Amino acid sequence: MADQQKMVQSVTSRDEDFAKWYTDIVKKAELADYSPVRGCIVYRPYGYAIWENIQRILDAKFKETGHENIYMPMLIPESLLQKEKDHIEGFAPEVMWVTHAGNEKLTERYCIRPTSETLFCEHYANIVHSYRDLPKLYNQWCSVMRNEKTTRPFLRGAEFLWQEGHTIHETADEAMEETLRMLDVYTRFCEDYLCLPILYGKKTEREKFAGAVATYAIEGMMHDGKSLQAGTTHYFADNFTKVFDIGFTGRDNTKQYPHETSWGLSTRLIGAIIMTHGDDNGLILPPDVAPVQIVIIPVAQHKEGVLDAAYALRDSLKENYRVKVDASDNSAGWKYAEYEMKGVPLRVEIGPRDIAENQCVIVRRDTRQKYFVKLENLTGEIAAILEDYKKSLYKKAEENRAARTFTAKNMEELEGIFAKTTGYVKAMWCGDDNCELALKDSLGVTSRCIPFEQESISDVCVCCGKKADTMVVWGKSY
RNA sequence: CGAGGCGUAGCUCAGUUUGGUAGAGUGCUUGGUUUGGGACCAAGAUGCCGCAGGUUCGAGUCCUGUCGCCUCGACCA
Repeated sequence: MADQQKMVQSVTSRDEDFAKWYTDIVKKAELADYSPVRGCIVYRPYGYAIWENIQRILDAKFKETGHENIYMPMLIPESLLQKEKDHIEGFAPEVMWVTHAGNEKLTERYCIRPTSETLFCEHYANIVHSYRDLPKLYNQWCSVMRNEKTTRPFLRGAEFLWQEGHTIHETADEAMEETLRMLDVYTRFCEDYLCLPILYGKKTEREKFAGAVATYAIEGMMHDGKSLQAGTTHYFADNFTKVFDIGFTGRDNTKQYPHETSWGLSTRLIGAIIMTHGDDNGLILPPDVAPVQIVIIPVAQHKEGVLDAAYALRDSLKENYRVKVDASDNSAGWKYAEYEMKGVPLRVEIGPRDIAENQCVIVRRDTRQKYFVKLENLTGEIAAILEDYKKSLYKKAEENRAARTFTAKNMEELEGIFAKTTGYVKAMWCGDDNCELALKDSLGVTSRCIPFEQESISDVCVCCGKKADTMVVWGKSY
């Protein structure tokens, strides 16, 4: 027990200081390190491997839905970025500029892409001429740079890795359909693979993307009750195509402007996983993206036959799982703590006693429940435990969200809730930006989204008391 | 960018008040004993005291500047 105390003490408790706990986990689980570049982190192999798994699964989903990968330059000429007024206004304060080539000053400076809408538009103008050229369903995996004031590993960085989908369609309906389809792809991915319960819906004008007609978002609730915007999809209508003069000849032989979408999801998802599932012993990873799904710990490994048995176990599992044997000379207890810190879903222990019984011990990371399993039943047992593990991660996160979700009919109720706790509050909104701003100034809460599934909490705005028929979910966000 | 805090060994930090040989714990290396919840013994290595100026016989310590990190705001995936 004394040892366990020591282990627990090495990480700041989650409920004592959530922000500190978060950075402790990032460092101790070897996900990331700070770099010499302001606001930019080193994605260490263990953290990067999570991203690779996210990429692999999502990329397959994008291809299933008809998208192709493409790659654009990382630099954008200033004149190009400036074409769409709202877009440049939104991004200007946070772009980094390239002003010199060698010793010579450039005649036109380039910005390092904060997002690539303008580059895609320029390209579309070159390749879209007829309705027969539409749609184009493109996706790009890359990094982008934004000069963020305050940075935190994975959650907000000056440079971050993401994917940005950019599509262009013949009609507004098709583009809107695509916007909502990708919102659903994101939601399903987060819920089914990352075990993150998702709140999804439309963003208010205040919260929408610079240059978009409509923005939709997926929001996850973190352990501390704050909301994390984990991905967005945007509907642009013909906002950009008009200013970039991307005209095409329609079926009726008239010039028309196509309709666009974009959608992005970033390494911030890794932050969402950490803050949703982790506990005071470290990270807890969803099996589908865990770099190591099963770690095998040989117990009393110096004894005859133990290591051989461990490697035999690995060989029997490696076709179906990402599995690793730790044969280092650290003590077994040290290894238990280490892989719990790293969030490995299952630990399999095998020692002399197990070998005599033709069994092994499975311990799951989330509940620490132990299973004594005969070797011949191992594959089936592991599949069943992992299935239950995923459900249980999701359920736990959902229970936290349910316990922190409230409704408020008026300002007094709203204030009362946020004075006590952090979470989601469903309340009616009249649609006036001033009311939204007032809540932000007074309570520090923002509209997280306008859910598609609307409820009628009352018939007046929670802020101004005027007639209201839109339900908004309010909360504090990262 | 505003307010606050912190930069000393890989990590956590003491030492700064009152200037005088650079410290502890942990980690690391080697050897041995161990191994079912962060083992034990012994020996060893590790520092531009964030950086740049200044004051001083002498600066981790005092002064000026600067950079970085953390927290809280404002801004955003």
